Amino acid sequence: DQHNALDALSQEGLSEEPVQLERDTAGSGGEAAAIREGKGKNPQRRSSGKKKDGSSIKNRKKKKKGLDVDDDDEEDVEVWGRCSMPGDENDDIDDGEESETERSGGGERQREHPFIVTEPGEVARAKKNGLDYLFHLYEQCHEFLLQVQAVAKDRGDKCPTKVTNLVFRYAKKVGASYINKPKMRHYVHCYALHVLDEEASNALRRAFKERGENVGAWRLACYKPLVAISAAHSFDIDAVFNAHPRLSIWYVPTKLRQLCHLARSSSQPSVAAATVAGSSSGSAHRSLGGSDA
Amino acid sequence: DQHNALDALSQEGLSEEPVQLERDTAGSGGEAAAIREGKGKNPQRRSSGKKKDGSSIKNRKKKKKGLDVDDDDEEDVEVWGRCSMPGDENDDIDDGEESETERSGGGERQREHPFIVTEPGEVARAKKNGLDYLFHLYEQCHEFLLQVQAVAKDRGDKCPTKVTNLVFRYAKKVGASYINKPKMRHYVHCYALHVLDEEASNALRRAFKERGENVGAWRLACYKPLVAISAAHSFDIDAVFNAHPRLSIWYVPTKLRQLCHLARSSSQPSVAAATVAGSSSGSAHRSLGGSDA
DNA sequence: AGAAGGACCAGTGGTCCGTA
DNA sequence: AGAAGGACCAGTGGTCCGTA
Repeated sequence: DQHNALDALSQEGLSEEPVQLERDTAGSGGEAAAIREGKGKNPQRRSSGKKKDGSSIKNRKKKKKGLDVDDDDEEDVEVWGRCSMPGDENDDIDDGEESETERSGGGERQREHPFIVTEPGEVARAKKNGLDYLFHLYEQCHEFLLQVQAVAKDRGDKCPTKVTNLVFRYAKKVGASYINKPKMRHYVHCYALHVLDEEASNALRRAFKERGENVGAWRLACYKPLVAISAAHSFDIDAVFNAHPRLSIWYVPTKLRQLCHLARSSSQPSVAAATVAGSSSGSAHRSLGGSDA
Repeated sequence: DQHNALDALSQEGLSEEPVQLERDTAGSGGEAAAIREGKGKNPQRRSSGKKKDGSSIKNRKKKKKGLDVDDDDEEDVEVWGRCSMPGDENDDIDDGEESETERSGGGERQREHPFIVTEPGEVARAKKNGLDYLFHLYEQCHEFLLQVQAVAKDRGDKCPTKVTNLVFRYAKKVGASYINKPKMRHYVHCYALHVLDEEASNALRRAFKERGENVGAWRLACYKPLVAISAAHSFDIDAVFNAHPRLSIWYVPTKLRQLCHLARSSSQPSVAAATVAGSSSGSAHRSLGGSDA
């Protein structure tokens, strides 16, 4: 029905058209519009429909609020890379069998193109996304957080300091459907390295690209230099994140924290020994494997 | 079976005996003991048993951790008030019909004595608790938080900055069964006033005691001076809380935040008008009533 | 009636695993 | 095979309301 151009915008170098959602209700309501919840979009959110047993036993009165901005603001996204990227030819990017019209037409359940390891400044081709684009997503989330914070402050609501579910929901609402929580959490530490030591990050990217490694391998390799950086702050990775304004809005990934902790106890055998003897810790030896390895 | 002296300790001026829980396992496990979860205590936590439909469909692997300290440390609680309180007679406090032995004997489901409005330094009698005791509970929570934080840091876990569920659980575990979340949240703003302007807080207590007001009335009266204090920080009550080390560990109560927000929009009619015209807020006019009034 | 707190609920952080 | 993300789950913040 409505031109669901949403998914098409996830394309690198294809977001020419400004995002416009739910234009219809803009300017209609004022206070009411700002507070109203669903607006009819996403009617079946939280549709698990299996855990809860039908009726909600007690109908407590709960005022729900929701953020729900009217996004008249064209979401000044101004295609990423357009400023910093070389090679700006916009057409022959889509060289596969799936044509542009084909994509925006059907309901084929699009996903983002997978990432590949690119050098700084390099544009990914052939249905791939590059790492500059990945990092740009983090900057976008930061902007979304700022907007969410502004609304919260204005309304006197509790103001998030981190990129929370609320921010991801907001991103969806303003049309950034290509941003989602699992993805952003997955690569946070890669972004952290990029922010904390861009030189090292760039070198790692070049090395892994040259070796033909895949994204997963590069991602894993990002842990080590971060642990090294944390060493200068006695392995307190939270302190490292919090000290940097662009990082402080991101939760420290569990595995990174564990690695730093492990490195700390390994680097201080006396402390580790005393700790075990005193039975106050030892948790550094928990498995760090799991599906993330 | 075991002397469940837990509840008895909630008595003001009765906590002579040091808290000792689960002594048996102390010193046995070291690392294992520090990580182990339930230790058999509180077997049926989260016993709602109505919402979830029996089997948990997918048996995902989830490593649960838990804090679970071995509390050999006698929980240096050193009865509150014993230092600052006048009138230290310990015996005729219990002048009701329920005797000391009667209380610790049966399974009568004890609760804390209700609070009454007391002057600073005044000891409550006749099965009542005073406000100095109330405020002392907040200090205790702070100590518990410090301990939880120490353990978390030592284990490399995520470290809470606020009094969270984890802290309340810890309090229970080390025997402070008289601390619970609803109570602490209920009176946070009263404690805030005590911390931010002890003079004003004391004056309010004296006034309300003299007038014979009940605790609920006093509690409600605590909001107003706090809003006034927030005014000096442009009604940013979060900033006020965060600026004070003893307050920053407490979540700002919803109603207090709403009242400050309301006061802000009332104090700046031009801003409020512009805001309504521009349809970006107006939420200040939400109901502040509810069951808290 | 006034008050303490067990227990509930909506929405969170975290990430698994069915999907493509 | 490698990767993106819908959807799930355990435990959170918040506080209602059955209890005493």
